[in-house]
Amino acid sequence: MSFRLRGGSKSRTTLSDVARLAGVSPITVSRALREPHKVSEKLRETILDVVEEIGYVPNFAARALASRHSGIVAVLAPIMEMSGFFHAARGVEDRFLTSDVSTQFANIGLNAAEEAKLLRLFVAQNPAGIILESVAEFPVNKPLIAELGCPVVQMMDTSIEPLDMGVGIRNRAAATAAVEHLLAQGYERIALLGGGKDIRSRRRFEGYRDALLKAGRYDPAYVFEAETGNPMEQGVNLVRNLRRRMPEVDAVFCHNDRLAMGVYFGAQQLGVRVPQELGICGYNGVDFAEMEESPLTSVYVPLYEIGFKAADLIMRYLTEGERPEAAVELPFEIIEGNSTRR
Amino acid sequence: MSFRLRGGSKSRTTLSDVARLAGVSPITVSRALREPHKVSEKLRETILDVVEEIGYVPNFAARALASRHSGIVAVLAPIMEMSGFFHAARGVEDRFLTSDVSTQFANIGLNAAEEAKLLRLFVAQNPAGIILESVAEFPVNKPLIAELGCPVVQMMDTSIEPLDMGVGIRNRAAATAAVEHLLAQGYERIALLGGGKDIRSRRRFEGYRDALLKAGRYDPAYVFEAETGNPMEQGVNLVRNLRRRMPEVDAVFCHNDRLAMGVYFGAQQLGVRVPQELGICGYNGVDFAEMEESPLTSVYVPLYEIGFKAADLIMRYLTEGERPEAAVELPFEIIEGNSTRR
DNA sequence: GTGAAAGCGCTAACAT
DNA sequence: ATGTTAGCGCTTTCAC
Repeated sequence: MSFRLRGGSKSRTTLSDVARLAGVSPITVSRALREPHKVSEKLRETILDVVEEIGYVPNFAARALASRHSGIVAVLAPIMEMSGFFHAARGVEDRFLTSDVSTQFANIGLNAAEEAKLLRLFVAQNPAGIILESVAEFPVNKPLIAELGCPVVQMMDTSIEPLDMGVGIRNRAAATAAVEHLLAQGYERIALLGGGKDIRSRRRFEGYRDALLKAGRYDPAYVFEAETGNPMEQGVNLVRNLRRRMPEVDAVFCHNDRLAMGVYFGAQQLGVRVPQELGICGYNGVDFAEMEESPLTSVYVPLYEIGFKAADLIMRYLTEGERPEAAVELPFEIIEGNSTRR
Repeated sequence: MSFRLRGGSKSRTTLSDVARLAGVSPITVSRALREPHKVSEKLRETILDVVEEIGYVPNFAARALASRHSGIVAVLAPIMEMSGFFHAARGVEDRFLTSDVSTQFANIGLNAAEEAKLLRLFVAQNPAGIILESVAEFPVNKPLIAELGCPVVQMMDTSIEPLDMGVGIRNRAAATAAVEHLLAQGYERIALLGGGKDIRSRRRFEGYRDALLKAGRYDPAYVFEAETGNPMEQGVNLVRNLRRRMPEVDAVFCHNDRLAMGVYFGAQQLGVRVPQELGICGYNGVDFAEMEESPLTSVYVPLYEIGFKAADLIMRYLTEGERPEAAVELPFEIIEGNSTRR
C-alpha cells in the first residue's frame, strides 16, 4: 500500500505573507494571533485586517512542530458501539468551544492491544490532552501514560482508580437500584441481558447480582451474554428463547437501551404484554430522560455531563497548571417508564 | 482564552535516533517506513528492529509539514444528529483500514457559515481528502473546493451535482416507494413527520408528495415539521396531536427511525393499535434491515456502503491519480415490517 | 512592544 | 540502493 499522496496543488498563504503585507515581522503576526495582548492595538488591527483579507489560516502542522504540542485533545472511544458516545462527545465539544483547544475523535476497538497501539500513536503527536473511554482497565497503558506530559481523563466506572484523572458513575450501585426497582414493582424472576468484559459491564452484572442475592432470587441461568451485532435483534431473540425455555421469567434488565428496545419489540411480536407479563429495564436512558412519560424504564447516565466534565478537567489542568481532583463521581437516576409500571 | 500549552515533557525518539542506531542516514529510515521496497531487505530489517526496540513513532506534524499533506481524510458530518452517521463512518474506516490514510471525524452543525468555516480550516491543513456529509448544498463551498488540491466526496442525494464526487441514493424515489407501500397496504390519510431544510429532507418531502398527488390524496395539512430536539419525544407528541385534531390520519411516514419509534411509542401509550389503526414507516432502516421480522417498516439506506464507497473514491483518486466517476448512485430498499402489515 | 536567529522532525529533489 | 542538501511554516529563545 505505498502510493505517494499528491500535495495540495496551490500553495496557500502563510504567516510571512501576512507579515509582508502588514509591514511587520512574522513573529509579530504569530503573536497577534495567539497572544493578542502582547501586541499593540494598532498593529493588531492592521494584522487582523490582512488576515481577514487574504484568508490566512494557520498551518497546524507547522504550529505543532514548532511548539511541540498539537493543541488537540484526542477523544478515544468505541464510537461504533454507540455506547452513548454521542452525548459524551457533545459535552466534550461544548466545553472546548470557547477555548483554543480543538477536539479530535478516534474510534478504538474492544481489545487491549489495539487500544494501546492507538494510544501510543496519539501520544507521539503531543496532544494537549487525552480523553479515554476505555473498555477495559489496561495495565499496559499505565507506563505509557505515566511518562506522558499531557493530562489524561478516563470516562469510566468510579470503582476504578484512574490512571490520571477520571469521571464516571457507580455502575454497580446503578444496576442494583434498577433491579430493586423491578423487585419493588413485583417482578420476581429477573433476567439479565448484558455481557461485555469491560469494567462497566462487569459492575452492572455485579449490581444486578447484589440486588437479587439480597432478595434471595439470584439464578445464574438467567444471565445472558449479548453478542456483538445488532442489539435490537438480540433483544428480540432473547424474548423468543425466554418464552420457549424459561417462561417463568417476568422481567429483563438490559445493559443498554437498544437491547431493551429489542426485548420490547420481541414481546410485542409474541403478544407478550409489557409491563404486565414482562417488565423491561434499559440502561443509559438519554433518549428517555426528558420525556414526560417514558415508554422505557431505564438507568439514566449523565453522558453529556461526563463528557463536559472530562473536558473541564483537561482545561483546568491546562490553564491552572496543576492537576485537579483525580476522580469525579456523577449521579445516576432511575427513570421509571411504562415498561415496568404495573 | 490564551494560555500556553505545556509541551510534552520528555523529548521523544526521532527518526535521527533510529538512523544513528541503525548506522544509516535519516532518509533511509524514512524510506524504510514509507516505501519499504526502495530499501534493501537487509537494511530494512535492521531499521525496523531498531524502530521496534526504541519504540519510535513518527511525528505526524513534521511529516505533514515536510510532505505538504497530512495523510488524513477528514470526514465532516453532522455527527450529533445521529443521521446514521455511525454506519457511514464504519464504512469509511473499513475502506481505509489497509491503507496509509487515517480518518478524522469532525462534527459540523446545520448551517452554511459553520460548515464553510470548518471546511476552510480543514482545507488549510492539506488533507489527503475530504468526505462531506453536507446538510445543504452550499454554493459558498464551491470556490473553496475548486481551488483545492484534494479529492472531495459528498455523501448526498444523487439529484445534486457533486462539487467533485458524490455518493448517495435517490431520496425522492425512495420516499415515493415508501408512501406507495403505505397506500398499497390500504392506508389513505398519510401524514409526514419530516422537516429539515437540507436537500435530502426536501427530496423525501417531494417523494412523499409525488406519491400522494398521484393517488389524489395529498393534503398539506398533514405535513409536519420536526423540530430539533429529542426525536423520540416529537414522535410521541405528534401522535397525541393527530389523535386530538386529525383522527382520520391512519399512517405516518417519518424522516428517520427514531421519530418513527416515538410515533410507535406514542401510539402504544394512547392505545392506538399499530398497524391496524395506524401505520408507521421510518427511514434509514439500518437497525432493522437484517432482522427476520422487523418491528418497523422503513426505507433501508445503505449507509455503510455509502461510507465505504466514498472512501473508495478517495483511494482511487489517490492511487490512480485521476478522478473516478463523479457520482455513484446506490440502491435503497423498502423493509416491510410489522408496523404496516395489515 | 517588536524583531533576528535558530530549529522543531521530517521528506522532496537531486545527487551518487 | 543510499546519501546530501535544503526547506516545509511556524514558534521558541534571546536580544533590543
